[in-house]
Amino acid sequence: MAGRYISPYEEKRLKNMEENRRILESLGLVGPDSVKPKRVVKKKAPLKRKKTIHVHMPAKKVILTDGLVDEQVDTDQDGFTPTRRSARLRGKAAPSLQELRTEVDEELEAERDTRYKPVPKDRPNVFGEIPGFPVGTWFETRMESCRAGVHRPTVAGIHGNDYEGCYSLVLSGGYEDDLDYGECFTYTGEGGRDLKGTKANPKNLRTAPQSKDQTLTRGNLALSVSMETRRPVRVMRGYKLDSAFTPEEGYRYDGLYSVDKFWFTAGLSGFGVYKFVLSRCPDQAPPPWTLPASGDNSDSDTDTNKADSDSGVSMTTGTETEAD
DNA sequence: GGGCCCGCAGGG
DNA sequence: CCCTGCGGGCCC
Repeated sequence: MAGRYISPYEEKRLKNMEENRRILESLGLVGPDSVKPKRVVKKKAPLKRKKTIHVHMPAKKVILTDGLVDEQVDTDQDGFTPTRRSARLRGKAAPSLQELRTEVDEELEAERDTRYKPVPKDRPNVFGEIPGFPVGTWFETRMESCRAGVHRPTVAGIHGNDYEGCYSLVLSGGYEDDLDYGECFTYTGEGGRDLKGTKANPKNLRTAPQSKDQTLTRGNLALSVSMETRRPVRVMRGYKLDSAFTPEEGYRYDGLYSVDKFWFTAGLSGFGVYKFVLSRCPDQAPPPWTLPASGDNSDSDTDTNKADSDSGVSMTTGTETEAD
């Protein structure tokens, strides 16, 4: 096999991953022979999360409107013409868009009301699991997990402070040399970015390329405090993460982890970053994922392991598996 | 699909 | 008030 070209970036990425791997091994979190689980969920573009509800609803929702046959078939904005394809309903017109929209809105609202309480003005920050949102709970957006209190910041990946530590964090990709073994992972700190632009070209960004070293402040400091206190950190994984444990869509609460170690090193940008190792706390509900059967050396693309979001634990608000 | 830039929650 | 951030919607 001819050695194919490896870009300097890729070379550094592999080197950093090797460093991360060595540290996980030194902590006894992975063995020298353990294989990094490969991503099974295919990478796909995030769904357009429109406010308006698409006519092409999951089967469960459509059944609710059975009998409501409307001759005036609407066409939604994308030009999709609703037709009913199941044997039972073949040939019948779909209910009107307005009817579907109303029913679905009401159902979603009713479901939300049982799960989400009104958010008080000054709710306290808490460690550990949030009642009503067990391991495996799925959120469509960061805003929903904020309302639930599972991970409160709407953009930032780390929630914490310098006196209590870190309450929660989100793995969302964006740092391509991090490793995710499910039971443990490495996580890059925050900061080192220029979000305001220059004086000549001012900006108002929420994210930007790294342009300076990270510092041990804010979220990074919070995580270092958590390493001392050993308090549990709530962990969510987001759809943008590139690992074997990535949810297909949205965000999934994956349980409590503890911070085992951190260090300062050169990130992929060339600027300094803080790296953290977290590992799953024992004595909690089992993780919401299933690993591929052992013996598979993670090269086959055969889907031995269907998507993790099919594993029943998730409390979906909209996305049921489609039966037809 | 990529670039731009907004509201938002949280903390100082 | 200020500043920050592993979102996200919109426009091209």
